[in-house]
Amino acid sequence: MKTAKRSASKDSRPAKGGAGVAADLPTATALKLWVVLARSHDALVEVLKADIERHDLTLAEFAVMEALYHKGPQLLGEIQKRILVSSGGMTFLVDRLAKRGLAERRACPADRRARYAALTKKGEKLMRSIFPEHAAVIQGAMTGLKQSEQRELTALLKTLGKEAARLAAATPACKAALAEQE
Amino acid sequence: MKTAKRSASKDSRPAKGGAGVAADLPTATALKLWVVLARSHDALVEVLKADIERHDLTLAEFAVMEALYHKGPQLLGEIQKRILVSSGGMTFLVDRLAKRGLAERRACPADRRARYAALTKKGEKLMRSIFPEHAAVIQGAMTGLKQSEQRELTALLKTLGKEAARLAAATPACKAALAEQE
DNA sequence: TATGATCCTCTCACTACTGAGATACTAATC
DNA sequence: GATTAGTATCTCAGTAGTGAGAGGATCATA
Repeated sequence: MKTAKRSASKDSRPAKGGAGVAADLPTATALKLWVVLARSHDALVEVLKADIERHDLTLAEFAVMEALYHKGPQLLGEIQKRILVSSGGMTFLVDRLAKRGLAERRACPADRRARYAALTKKGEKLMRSIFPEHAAVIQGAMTGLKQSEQRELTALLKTLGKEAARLAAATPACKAALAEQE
Repeated sequence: MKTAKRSASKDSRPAKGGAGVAADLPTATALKLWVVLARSHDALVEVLKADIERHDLTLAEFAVMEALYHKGPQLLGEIQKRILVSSGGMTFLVDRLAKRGLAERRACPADRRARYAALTKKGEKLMRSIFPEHAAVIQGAMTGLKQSEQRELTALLKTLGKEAARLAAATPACKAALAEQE
């Protein structure tokens, strides 16, 4: 995966006279948080990806299968929102899983535009054997923190994420609109 | 971006008899933490990406420029490790920045295999105008948390990330080796 | 029952990456 | 000086994913 973003100078001292980065405190704190968040996220992704690739699955493919495994058949659009891929990507993912006999499409009787995705027997069997392992890997990757710390971390991240999601939903349209006008 | 990974059932109740996911506590806690971490990370990426794309830069390109901006000229390999891209990606990124006149390669007198990347005047000027804005966006995205909470979060994430990174470094080689043997 | 808005999926051209191997160099050992 | 291993970048074919737009179906309203 390796999404490439982290950075933002650990030591906030500009290198060779690197301009007015002026480490006023609130900004520095936020920047540092972002770096640390990105790094730990990527480290985790690395671990989980390695686990999942042993079964010849992408993280995205696994995410689809997991959604189906835990929630049962779902509309493509629902899964899409849940795992955050583009519409094209969603089609692509289900295609690939279908080709391997792990999932299948089903018609939606109530709305003929829509399609369900569902695990096949084979897909469900695979998940049944993979998932517990995978959960164990996640748990293993978190052993740096005590249970209580994990819960605390979860709470903080949830708050952070909520605000960021609000921003993410709000800005792009605005920015795009403004860019258009000039 | 949209890396697609989150999921792992919010309610740990298996859907239509979804097998023995048995929500024993430690696992459930870890799973939930992973979901929340992934989601908030992606929300932040969304926001930052939108900000950076206004200047026709990829997150990866920006990461390179930021590294150069704050640390001065660096070997390609150093930047690569810092922003976590593949060697091919690194070459590609510097090529693109060079083509736009934002960065340039320089020979390394001490080791003729190696190359430095450095910002051009133009690149440095761009960063000087972009970076403070960008920092403000980051700060803005974090306003859901108080300063003290941000610091707490940073500390927890750092611990988590350290352990995960250790695992990430350890497992892939092992796994690959084992897979080969069978 | 038209009409227009909206919704869901799929198509397709495109892109930012990866990863294996090639190339060029350095370093260590005989 | 050779030889061998190691390291840094580059090349290139391949890939997972994006995003704009098309097609088809549904919904709301007049």
